[in-house]
Amino acid sequence: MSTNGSIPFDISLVVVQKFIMENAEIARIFYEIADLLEVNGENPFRVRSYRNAADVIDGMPESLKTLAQKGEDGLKGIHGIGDSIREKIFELLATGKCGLLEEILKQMPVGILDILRVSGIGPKKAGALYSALGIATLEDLAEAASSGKLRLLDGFGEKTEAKILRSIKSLKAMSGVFKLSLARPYALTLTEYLGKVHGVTACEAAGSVRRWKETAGDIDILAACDNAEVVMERFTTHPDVKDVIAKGAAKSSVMLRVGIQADLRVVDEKCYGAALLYFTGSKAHNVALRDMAKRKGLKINEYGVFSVKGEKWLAGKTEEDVYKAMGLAWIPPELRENKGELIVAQSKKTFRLLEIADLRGDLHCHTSESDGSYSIEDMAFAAMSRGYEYLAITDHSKAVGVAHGLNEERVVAQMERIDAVNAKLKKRGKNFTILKGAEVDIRADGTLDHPDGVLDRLDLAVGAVHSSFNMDIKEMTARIVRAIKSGKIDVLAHPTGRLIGAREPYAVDMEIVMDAAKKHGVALELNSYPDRLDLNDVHCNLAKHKGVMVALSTDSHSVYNFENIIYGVHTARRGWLEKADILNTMPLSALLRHIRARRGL
DNA sequence: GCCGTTTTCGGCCCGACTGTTTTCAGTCG
Repeated sequence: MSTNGSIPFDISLVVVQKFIMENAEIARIFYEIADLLEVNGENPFRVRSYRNAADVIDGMPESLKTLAQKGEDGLKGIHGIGDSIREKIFELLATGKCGLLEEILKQMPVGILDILRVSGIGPKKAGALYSALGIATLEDLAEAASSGKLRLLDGFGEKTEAKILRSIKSLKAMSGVFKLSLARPYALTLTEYLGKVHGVTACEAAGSVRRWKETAGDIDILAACDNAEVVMERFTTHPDVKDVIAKGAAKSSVMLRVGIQADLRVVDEKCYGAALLYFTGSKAHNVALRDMAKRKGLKINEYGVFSVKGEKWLAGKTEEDVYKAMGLAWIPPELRENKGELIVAQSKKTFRLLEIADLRGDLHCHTSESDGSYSIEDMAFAAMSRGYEYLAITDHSKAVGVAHGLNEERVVAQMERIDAVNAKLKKRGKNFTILKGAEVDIRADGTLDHPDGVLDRLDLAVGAVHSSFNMDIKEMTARIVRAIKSGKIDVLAHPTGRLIGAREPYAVDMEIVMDAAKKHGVALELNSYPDRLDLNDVHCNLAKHKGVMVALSTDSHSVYNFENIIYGVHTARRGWLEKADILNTMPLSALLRHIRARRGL
């Protein structure tokens, strides 16, 4: 059964599994195994299998631990996970360890993984560095590069040394991953600039920015032009460019001053669609698409779709053409992750995901009464100018002291002010309603920070965790479930508490939370603040599968924050959410009916 | 190591650029 030095694992141990591992952790271990095997010169297809399994696990809405509870069959039938990797998942769940990884690490230091992050160093070079010079950490590598030892090795020269030193420096300065809200504006600036270059007929951002992934490693730009040289020249001399990494006739890469890499591809107008599809990715989507093409006797690359016999060009001018030639509906970029979109596209005419125009209001915002910057009226007019029908004012409760949280008296006073403003709006003939809400703190014991009497008088109660983030998963899950079971909250805000790149999500079992939310009719928020995006795309998809409504909100603290809804909308689309899955696509009357019914009124 | 409309063996996506070579391996997306 077990090969290549992995410790034989007794599947009967599954019975006593401790369930200590989340999907992300298991995926990370398989990524590490793939990288290390590759450095070790293993069979590339074996390497790919581990990496592919990690991709699959990373994007799964169900947790492996839950599936494993169903016994040995619980993990069967997951595409990309066969007998060997399934066995290792059970082992990880039961023991928290992976014998194979431990075996590999006996022969190879863990620092190799850092070395692989250096630009220009792949598995082959990392392996050569380790076996020839014993280089095992970033520090070793920096030392060897600056002292000129690297150029003694075959395949390494002066330029490589300099490049390695530059890359180590920028790796240390940056985590290497940028929030979408940082990458996207740069992508838009560059595409607008290049779009104006004479002869450019189309130019747009591709890659993870176009797929609206929450973080981007770099910016990919595609342009159609018959004079690539001019476009490349303009690109590499843009004032935001710090370094030119590569410059060719079809492809160039630059490092921007802000520290993010941008790549430009220039193609002929005739194959713009094929190239756009190709460079939008994801990689997993492309691989699956090519595989599908092959089975149909076609070949697909960035230049178009070709018949294998005779290499006849069939399509490529637009993405629609390419998908059509494959017998598929056009797939929205947000779905291109090889998570079933290709199968659905075979039987669909069009995908109907959530659109920003479907939204009727916002259900989470703050005023200057707590930690916001504007008045009730200011926030209401900002929401109105977006075409909304309603806005819930949800200031913090007293437990959130740093945010000047409101006590019972202040909430009651605020409700009276909202009534007065609503009356004024009605008098002026505005078809707009401010909902009386609160973001009530869920205390460490799961009780709520406003008395029931206050919560019952609100139009909308949003519950949220703001403290004691370090509880273990059992305590935190019980805390949140208790708040849901109280029957006093209508929405659970930012359900995992994460801040992208700054704070890990707290330990919480989202499946248990969602089951409770479903039972008690509580919606889970997708907080659109670009640092949060919480629920994330995978959790949105889980909510859809479990039939839990999602409240799409901005958590605006200023009149300008309502713009952030765009990040939430596209995250929801990445989770396959449609209009009917979102609470605030309901018109006001339906929303109020829904909340009353939930409260049993 | 995984998978199957080529189904239990044999294949697994593909092209551009760089730095090192002197025709190409390695890296990257």
